[in-house]
Amino acid sequence: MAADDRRESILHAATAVFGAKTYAGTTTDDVARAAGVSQPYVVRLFGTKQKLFLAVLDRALVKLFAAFRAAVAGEPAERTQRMGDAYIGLLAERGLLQSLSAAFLLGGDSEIGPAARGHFADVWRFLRTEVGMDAETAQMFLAQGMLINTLVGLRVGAAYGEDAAMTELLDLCIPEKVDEVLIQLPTVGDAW
Amino acid sequence: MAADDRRESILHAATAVFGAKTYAGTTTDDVARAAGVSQPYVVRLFGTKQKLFLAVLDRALVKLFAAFRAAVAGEPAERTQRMGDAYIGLLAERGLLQSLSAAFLLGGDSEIGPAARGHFADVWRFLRTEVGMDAETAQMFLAQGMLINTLVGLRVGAAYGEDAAMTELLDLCIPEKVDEVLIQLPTVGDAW
DNA sequence: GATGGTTGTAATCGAATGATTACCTCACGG
DNA sequence: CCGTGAGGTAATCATTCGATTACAACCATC
Repeated sequence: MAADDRRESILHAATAVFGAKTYAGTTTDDVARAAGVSQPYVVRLFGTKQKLFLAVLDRALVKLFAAFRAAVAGEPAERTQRMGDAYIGLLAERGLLQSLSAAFLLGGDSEIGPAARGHFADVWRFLRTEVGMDAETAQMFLAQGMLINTLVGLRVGAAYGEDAAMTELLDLCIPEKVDEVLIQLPTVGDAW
Repeated sequence: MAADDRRESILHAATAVFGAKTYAGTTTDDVARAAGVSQPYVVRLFGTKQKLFLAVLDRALVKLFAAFRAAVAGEPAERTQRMGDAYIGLLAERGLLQSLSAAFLLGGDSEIGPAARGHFADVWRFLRTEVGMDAETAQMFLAQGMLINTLVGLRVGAAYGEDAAMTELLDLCIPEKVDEVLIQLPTVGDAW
């Protein structure tokens, strides 16, 4: 396989694993196995585990902005609605939003912290300037996103239909689309 | 020192460290050093690192509910406002909200996951039944909380006044109280 | 002043982990 | 055919980490 394709396939696998087990909880061997290559090769392609994680974050943000830009295009009506749907759509790539959540806890890290803050600030500026949201709308939009991330991280899907409280909350957060989304949510039994 | 006091002091230290470095990123030796005891003693008092973390979560939820119940007491007007202030007040204990955030990413863990889901569901039920919030208010309240957790995890305080986007966002999330809160926020340079 | 429980530590162990080294294999151009 | 570079792995290394063991100091109280 060409190195570029291999890189992408490792990044895809790494996204799923980092998202499921957090940064510190993931081993380079976990990623290698998920990608179907040997552990030394992962290290050789990315240098260090930290650089691999930073590459995962960069790739996640590229995909996030692509999804948002597609949602913003077109008529201004219902823009925020479409943006929310786009965010939900990102759940289709296993671990993508979770890897971001994991990074958002690592602000104190000297390498990952600045990258994570920069990415988050980029999102805010995008909402305020490119999308043109007012500050309060943008804040609520982000807040809803962080709540969704929390529910996914908690594997609340496992409680949907079992626990009345969590069912009610998930119905509110993923309006109209719970059924489709539930299928995509990571489950408790996930090996990674 | 009596064992109970020692337990509490270790839990306090562990809260700060788990909050700063996540669950997997924290070592029992980190906690021991922060608490001023030896590493084996931490393990002996709590059994395993996992049980220590679960104890940190239990203690965090006791404090969370205590703060919320105090805010709910009294006249119904401005209740949600007082609850928000109470949440902000929890930032005074270093790592408390972050430790919860760290747990919320570990839903896939066979031990921590159910505990985290249970705690989160407890909060939701509390908001809906004891506080009497309607579903949408409770959802927005939680979402704001998750956004605040994110900002704290990112160490956004480091960017306050430096980055216009982050300054604007922090002003919105911590209305009227940024100055007092900034002092309490963990900084990038924190050893843990 | 022995006895025994409580509070603690030093030393150490086995497993796991990130990284390095040395090597293998195969396609392809000269 | 023969290099030679790209794609990839097995073996291994030094550290780190959670946990265990064995032991020490203190302090009641009979």
